[in-house]
Amino acid sequence: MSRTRDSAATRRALLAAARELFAAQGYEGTTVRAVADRAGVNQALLFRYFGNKEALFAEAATELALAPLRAGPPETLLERILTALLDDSPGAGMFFAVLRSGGRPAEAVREQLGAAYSEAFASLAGTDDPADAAVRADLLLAWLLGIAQLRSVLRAGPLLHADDAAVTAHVLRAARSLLAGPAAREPGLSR
Amino acid sequence: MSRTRDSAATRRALLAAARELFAAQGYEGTTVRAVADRAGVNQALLFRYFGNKEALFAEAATELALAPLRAGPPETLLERILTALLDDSPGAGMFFAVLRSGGRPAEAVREQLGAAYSEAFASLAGTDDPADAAVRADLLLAWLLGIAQLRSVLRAGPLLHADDAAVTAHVLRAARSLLAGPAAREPGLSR
DNA sequence: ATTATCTATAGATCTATAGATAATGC
DNA sequence: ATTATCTATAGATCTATAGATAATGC
Repeated sequence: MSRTRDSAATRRALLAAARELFAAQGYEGTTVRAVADRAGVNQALLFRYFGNKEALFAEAATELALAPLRAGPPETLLERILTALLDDSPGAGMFFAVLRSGGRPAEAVREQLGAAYSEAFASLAGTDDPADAAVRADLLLAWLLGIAQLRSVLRAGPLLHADDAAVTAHVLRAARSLLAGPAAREPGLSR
Repeated sequence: MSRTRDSAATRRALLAAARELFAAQGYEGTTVRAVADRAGVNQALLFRYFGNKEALFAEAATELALAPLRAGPPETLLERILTALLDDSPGAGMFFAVLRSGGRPAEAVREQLGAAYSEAFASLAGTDDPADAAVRADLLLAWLLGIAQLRSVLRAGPLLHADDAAVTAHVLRAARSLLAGPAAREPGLSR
């Protein structure tokens, strides 16, 4: 009972399955066998076409995870990514799957994506100090990561059932405060 | 070459090692063998004294992860936990290790901790609507989780090298905006 | 005699590879 | 003849257990 012979289609099917599973369950939460099964493909073919799990992850993740960033200007990035995230869109899911995949495997991909998003957010910060802008950008990134994580891990609680628009409004308001506020160089100044 | 016979001490050593490793690397990132090795104890004893990995996790995690919550009133919780988190203190680390441990294993522990922290944060929200307060509390929890995650996963970037006081100030300012803001019932109101 | 500790290993995953089988192209 | 697909399995982990060994208490 052999599958129809079409290496290009097989490769595509593997990539599509990999995107879904990696985005939903992260790198270590996804087994190569699960990817192959979902693609309806023999597991050995995954290695034939991609070499190993890590290379498959890199190829499946990179463009998908950059999609939200490229879909518009930095000014609307936060709103777009929040919407995507609350809709469980694969692009947002994949980005955060990359960010939360610990250890070596996704190192290069993670670095590239993190830098791209950090830069976009940093450009929105109302500060002259590039280091301060970078901190604020990463705090924003952390927030989005945490929201994605809480939703996908807890799979319950207010964040899943709340009105998306209300959640978005809360985050946007607080994010404006984060990005636009004073530099807060001196400790104690903020309280 | 047998260890000195002291079951209570052995148990304590295992618990201490488990706290360190689980807090730093999460549930699935920690192997029972690593815990036993760090405790200087034969790996089989871990099962003798705790039954299985999950029970060890529950016992090691619960009280430690609740420590930051109990160290003071809700009003100062955010500041305390931020400080602990930026100092890589085991209490904060363990709490977020619990939150990010996916799947069944930590389910009960996770539920208990999440509820306790959510409640504490919700009490700070400036809204009459309990559901809205719960959403804001979980958004705050998500933020802290994301910061912990970015720091422990990326192990580089602004969040690791930035001045802790500046980071704390940024988060506290934005968190005030998040907690104190209007309910934002109508979508579109915020922009 | 009791029981803490240790040895050895079962059994479940998981990634990855070698080599057999079978479908297409010339 | 080429090459896509499949079978079978190696080898590395990991959790967990059964049963042997050895240290203490009576």
